[in-house]
Amino acid sequence: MSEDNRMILLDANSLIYRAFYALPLLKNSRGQYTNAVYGFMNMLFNLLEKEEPAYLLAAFDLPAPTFRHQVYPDYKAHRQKTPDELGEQILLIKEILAAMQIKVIEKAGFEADDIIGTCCRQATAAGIDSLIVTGDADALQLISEKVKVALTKKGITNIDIFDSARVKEKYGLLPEQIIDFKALKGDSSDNIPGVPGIGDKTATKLLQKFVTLDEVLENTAALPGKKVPENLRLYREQALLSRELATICCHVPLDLHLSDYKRKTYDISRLKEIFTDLEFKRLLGKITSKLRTPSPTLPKKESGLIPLPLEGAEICEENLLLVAKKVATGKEIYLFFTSINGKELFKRKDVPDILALGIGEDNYYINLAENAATVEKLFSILQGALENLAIKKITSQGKFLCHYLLEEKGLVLPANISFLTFDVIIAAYLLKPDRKDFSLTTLAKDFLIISGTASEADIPCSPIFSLHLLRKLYHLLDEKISALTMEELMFNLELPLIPVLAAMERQGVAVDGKILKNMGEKAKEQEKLLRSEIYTLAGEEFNINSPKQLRVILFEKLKLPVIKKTKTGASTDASVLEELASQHDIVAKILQHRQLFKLRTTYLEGLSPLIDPLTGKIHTTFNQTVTATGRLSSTEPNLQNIPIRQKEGRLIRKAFIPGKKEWLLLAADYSQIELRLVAHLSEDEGLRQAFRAGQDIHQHTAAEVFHVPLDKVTETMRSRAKAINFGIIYGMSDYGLAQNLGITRQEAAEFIEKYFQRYPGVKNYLYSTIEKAKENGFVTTMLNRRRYLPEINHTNSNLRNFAKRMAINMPVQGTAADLIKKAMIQVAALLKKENLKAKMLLQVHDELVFEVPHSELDRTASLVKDTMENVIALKVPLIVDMKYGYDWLNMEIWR
DNA sequence: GGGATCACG
DNA sequence: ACGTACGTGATCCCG
Repeated sequence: MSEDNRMILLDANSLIYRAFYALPLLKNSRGQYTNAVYGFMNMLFNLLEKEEPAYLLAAFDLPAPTFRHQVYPDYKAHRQKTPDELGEQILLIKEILAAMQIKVIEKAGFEADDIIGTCCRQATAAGIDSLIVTGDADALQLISEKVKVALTKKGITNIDIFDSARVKEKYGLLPEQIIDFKALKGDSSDNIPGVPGIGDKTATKLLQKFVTLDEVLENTAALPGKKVPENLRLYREQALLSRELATICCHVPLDLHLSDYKRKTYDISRLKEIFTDLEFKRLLGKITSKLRTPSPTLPKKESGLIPLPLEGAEICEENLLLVAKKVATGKEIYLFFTSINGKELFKRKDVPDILALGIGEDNYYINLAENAATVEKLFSILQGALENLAIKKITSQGKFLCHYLLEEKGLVLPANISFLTFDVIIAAYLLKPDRKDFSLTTLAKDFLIISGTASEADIPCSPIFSLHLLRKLYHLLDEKISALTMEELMFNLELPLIPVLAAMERQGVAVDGKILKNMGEKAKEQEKLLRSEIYTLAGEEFNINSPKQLRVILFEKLKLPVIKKTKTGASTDASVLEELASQHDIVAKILQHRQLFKLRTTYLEGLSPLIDPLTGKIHTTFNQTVTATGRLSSTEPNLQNIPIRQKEGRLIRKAFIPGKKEWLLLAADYSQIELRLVAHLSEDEGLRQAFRAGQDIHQHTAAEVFHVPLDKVTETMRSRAKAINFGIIYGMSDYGLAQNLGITRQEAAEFIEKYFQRYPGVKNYLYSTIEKAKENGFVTTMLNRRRYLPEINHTNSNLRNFAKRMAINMPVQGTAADLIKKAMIQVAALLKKENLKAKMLLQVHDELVFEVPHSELDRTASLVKDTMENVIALKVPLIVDMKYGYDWLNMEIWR
């Protein structure tokens, strides 16, 4: 067989069913079932590697009735409905086939078999050899000189290739006798009746003797025995009908030509995307290594080509004057720091090795560790450029730039205005807030085409090349930001926030290490005591912090009931232990031990090494490009999760103090900002009026949902209403609410129903938010921040529901994030303008923490409160609660 | 390096 | 019939 003369025809449904039942019900980490997809793809890739066909097609069944149902309504009557776990995988396989550009054929009224028969006939007529791949032996009837059939053996990857000889060997019949064979013996899986009393053996014997069914029926008189000839006469019509049903139709009206089945190149990037999502590591390897065909997606990328090699000069005494002149007269400069070891520079104390400086189209770089004199002169040149707002400053990692210029170089930055024109990392984040990696090379791979590089992997990383990337990315991303009308968000929110965050990080928050140390030692002693009590109760020693070992003790040794399961076994989390506490004394002690251990390791001991020994302060890093919703995050350490909810943990806040004696901490937090935003966004009358009237919102909700007057709301009712209110923001389900409240699902469903009855505007809003998300593929905040939700229309209901909840939550959480960021920028500017000494230290999502001199408390507090409350005009009032104190634990309400 | 757990909003 | 509240980060365990 010549290579150009082979066609492979896949009986897709049959193969997928085989794969599904042959493999355990695998899932990826997101809960998408993958076993059938995996089995099918594995088989397919093996086959393609071995056979290398020039033509390829996949035939599918449709659920609709076929012509066979018309002649015999009971055809395939016993078939069960496709299980959902399989149905969703069939859709996925179709997506993959589309990415592989493999022709998929389905036709109402016909089965995959018929399509295959028809295409085989076409191929044979054109002199092309066909190989049918299927799990169904019916196809054997199609075998000819030009047609072979690959039948899957147990499992799916092993196949048995049948030609005439092999059929003879296995069945003792010719391929064309297979139809009559089935007509006689019947087929229970297709509900083809056949002739009663005739099975494999008799059917074979009869056909060997008489060759065809017609001849068998003609010659019943000549047959020995009683039952067989009698049944053949009695069920003659049934046998003929069975033959009709078993015959594959080779004349399906398809209007397709051979060229339609010709193999094409794969859409590699799409395939990668799908396989990555499904976590098919081996297959991913296959498509990226062996099957690297020219990717059709590459040319789709935007922006121009980047020429290689690139030119650039090292800055030295000789060209310094020239550089100074260019900077002074330039329209835009590009600033990019790199480190020799290739590490990302984003923390305040990171150390850069090289500064790459682009002036217009010219490239320069300087090694910061060599030639200190030149470096110093260069930075004084840059000082001038920074102050000159007519010169655009384009960078990546603008916050690091702020830190470095201010702390290491002592430059003076224009106060509280965005002296930065553009930060490509921030822009890329706004365009794709889900992405995790914002390195320049990664952005380049995603957004740019680079000519002269063999593959995406070989993007060089020299400072000069980085400058080129920065330049290209700036122009491209700037356009994209405008195209999505995110200019306001980019230029008036995220960019001006950069120096504000830098200042907060630099300021740091003072922490009393002695307090932490004392508490840590006490915690250790208590743990020791608890530990020995736990060992006694358990009757042995084990690692209490190992969920695995704890499981053995609780559920095997002590035979406590399993309440909840995780991926790896029985869960031992706090909710489970609380439920088990009444059954064994050990449980409460484990809970207590956990709590102490957590507090000690994460906070009491975890924070200490991060206190600067010289200043007694902790300097966190606020990450501006981490969350999918627009919030900040805080790392090394995370100062946004310092304990407060429980009294034991809360005491840690005693250690957080003002940086100067006689100063105070001032905390300002938005009251119920997310629910107020729900009220505003939904325009629900009831919710709006409750906020306008200044009511306790949970109490109000309780009165509505439980249908009692405000003054008859009990504590239980209020706390339940609170959970419902939270649930609204999270896109709750009845199950989730039930879990949270420890009530039945039915009760939870009733509460939700009641809630929506009382707040119909909210119900409407939630619904239309999801509808918009489905239509657009993304949701937005009030300041037009976006989050894409590609899975909002996914076939997997699990993924789809996740996306729905994200769709509900993001506009609320994200708008709150937008607003507090806006307030931070304004507050920082006003403190400066009013010459107040107060410093902003922390942001905890809906709260800002300042340190302030005693004497300026009132002025500062009223400025902060006023600014925060008026950051935007909503249809409900925004309220900020103010507290102050000598530490972060004991705070008094301001006014 | 991923899972379990738990700290926060 | 399924699995389930949104968004984070740090720590420990374990393969």
